[in-house]
Amino acid sequence: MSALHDHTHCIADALTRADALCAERGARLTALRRRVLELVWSSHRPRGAYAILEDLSQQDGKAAAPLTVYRALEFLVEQGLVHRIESLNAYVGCAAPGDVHSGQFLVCEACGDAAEIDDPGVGAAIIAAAAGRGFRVQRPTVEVRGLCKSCQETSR
Amino acid sequence: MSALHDHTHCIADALTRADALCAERGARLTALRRRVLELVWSSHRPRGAYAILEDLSQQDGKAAAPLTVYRALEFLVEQGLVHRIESLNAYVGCAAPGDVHSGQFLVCEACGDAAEIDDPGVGAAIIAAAAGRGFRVQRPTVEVRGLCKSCQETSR
DNA sequence: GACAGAGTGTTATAAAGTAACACCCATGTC
DNA sequence: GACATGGGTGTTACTTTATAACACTCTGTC
Ligand SMILES: [Zn+2]
Ligand SMILES: [Zn+2]
Ligand SMILES: [Zn+2]
Ligand SMILES: [Zn+2]
Repeated sequence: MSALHDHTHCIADALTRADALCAERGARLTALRRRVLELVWSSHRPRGAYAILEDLSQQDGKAAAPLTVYRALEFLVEQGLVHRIESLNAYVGCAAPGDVHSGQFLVCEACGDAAEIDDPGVGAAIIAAAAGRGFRVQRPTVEVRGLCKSCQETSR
Repeated sequence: MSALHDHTHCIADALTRADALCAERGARLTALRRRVLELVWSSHRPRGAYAILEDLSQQDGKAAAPLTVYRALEFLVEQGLVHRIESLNAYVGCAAPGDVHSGQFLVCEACGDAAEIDDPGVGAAIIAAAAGRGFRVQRPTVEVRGLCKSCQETSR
């Protein structure tokens, strides 16, 4: 994700979509959950639960407990508003909530950005590989470590 | 992986291949590292570092520290003898050490088995998806949760 | 206002992983 | 044989990540 974009926009968009989706589903996007979502979206980098916790403490002055954050994150993941990056123990905002998908990520080792791709080819290949072995897919996880375009250019 | 196979064989094979590979590379598969590899291979299920630690204590009577196990696992992963399953914080023996690959796994939610597949289609799809976005792949992670063949049959 | 159920707060604890530093021991060198 | 070297291991303490148990609060419904 380019560093040169109006990220305020990304955040605002994400919150608006979240409001709409939750309203539509009858899910309760409470003040706390909305705030945690906003903090997850504070960048395009995956953020750890404890980093978010610290933000809550420092920016909001509320000394919340870990569970508070974990419960909010659990809700957000269930609603598909946030994905968990397993290989980083961290969370990142979903680029396309609403559609059902499990998330495929290109994680840059240099800048830490996690670009979400929902590549049909990758999805299809996984389904095919699993089907060939009689395996019923429930939740695929794809997390590709490497170097993003701009970091390759920078390091030259 | 079927529960009905001579697993002693799996373990013995794995150790033999590990001996050969390490000898070939000049890597030191010490007694401790070999023992940890054996414990990782004690089943086809991914095992946590602390589970292995407990085995070491109980079976060998040695009250080892966590670091002991983590260091051995680090070596084994570097040598490609063991893979780490990110979504489980656990380790499993590699089915095809020697070839360079990063591991793709079908993880059964019911029995816990992790079947390693190195599906060329999945690998190619990931490379293609990344290339299309200018991303240079270093280490892909594919971990598919679902139900394995035998567990689907059992639950009917 | 009473009620039920979802959400939150609080305290304590478990699980997973790492840092710093000392020691051992095999190997190669003088 | 004495000696330096470097990889491997042991030990202690600690950090980070995640969950359990239980009490309280809010919100909508009757
Ligand atoms: Zn942005
Ligand atoms: Zn998504
Ligand atoms: Zn493998
Ligand atoms: Zn199974």
